[in-house]
Amino acid sequence: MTTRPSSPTRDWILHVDLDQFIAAVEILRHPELRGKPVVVGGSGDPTQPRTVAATATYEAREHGIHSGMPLRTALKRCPDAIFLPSDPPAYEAASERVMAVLREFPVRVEVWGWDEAFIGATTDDPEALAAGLQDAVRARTDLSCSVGIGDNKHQAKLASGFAKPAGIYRLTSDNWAEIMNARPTDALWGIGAKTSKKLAALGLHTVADLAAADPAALAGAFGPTNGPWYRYLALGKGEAEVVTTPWIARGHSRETTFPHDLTDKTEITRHVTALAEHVAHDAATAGREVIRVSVKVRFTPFLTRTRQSKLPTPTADPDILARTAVAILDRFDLTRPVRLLGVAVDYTMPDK
DNA sequence: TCTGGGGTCCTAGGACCC
DNA sequence: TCTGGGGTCCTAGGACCC
Repeated sequence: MTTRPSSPTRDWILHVDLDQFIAAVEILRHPELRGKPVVVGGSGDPTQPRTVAATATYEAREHGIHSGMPLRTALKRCPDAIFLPSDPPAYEAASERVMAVLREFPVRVEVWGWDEAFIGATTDDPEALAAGLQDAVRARTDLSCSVGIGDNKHQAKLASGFAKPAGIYRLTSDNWAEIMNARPTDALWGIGAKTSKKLAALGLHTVADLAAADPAALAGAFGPTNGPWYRYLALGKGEAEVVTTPWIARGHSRETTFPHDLTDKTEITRHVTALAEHVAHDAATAGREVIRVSVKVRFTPFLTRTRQSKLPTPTADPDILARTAVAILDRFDLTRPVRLLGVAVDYTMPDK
């Protein structure tokens, strides 16, 4: 029995992160694959070009395979790996079972994608709550999760990363500086490779550097919102409100990377029409109307361009959306081979 | 490692208007 | 007439995240 210093009863944010979620769901469906190198992605055909791994089991990772790697490369690295097609409905179903388990606790649950949730709770023992959540999820779904504990979502999110796999970690304003100050700026949730490099060029290499930086100088370099926000992140601050009402999507999109380039205008137009009709169908199913249509074209080798236009009237009419998308397509210079086409829409938002 | 798909939010610049 | 300044809308692109 370990003893912890007791905490006062107060509000905490927990971040629950399912470990290796997609791979774990696939292993549950195919128990005979446990302990084997498994790669999930695309239609599961590793010879298909321009398809990448959604995830890889630890056994596959030992061969240097990781998510985002082309399946053809993964096959070369591990010819014995088992390749499975991605099955989003199965992951959605598993995710809903997990979220239902979390909601049985006396907490507030904010779903954050398939494999994550933020929990708002009032307790004097957040570690005990975290362990209870882990036990319940494991008992009811056979899935393992890591739990981060923080004063806000940013801290809790980073803490769950430190807790992996299957652990519990507390990162609050009390130990923030001790744990985070020496780390590179891209350890923060919201600062990636590009911004980290730009910060380094300003002499800001660590979280401590960024926390001590001049907000006005950051605003000059990164804009009035982003610049000060980065410093705010470095100080360990972040959103602390858990929203339990379902998220209302801002928009929706469908895109396709073709295994081989398209050059024929008629064929390109046919694909854009189909994508637009698909998006229109999705919008109608969701009971939403569209206010803006965007078309995305990725040319060979990897040059991406977008064009968009606002509709005069919101609609989910497939003919209007398809006609609009095809008209937008005409604004592209289509002399180069095309490897990807996409159609995206912005929805009208309900009045607040 | 020739590089998926689906999202969100921010920024910059041009058009247009007063 | 060689030339303002602010506000708003729209578009294109970028960065980040899962």
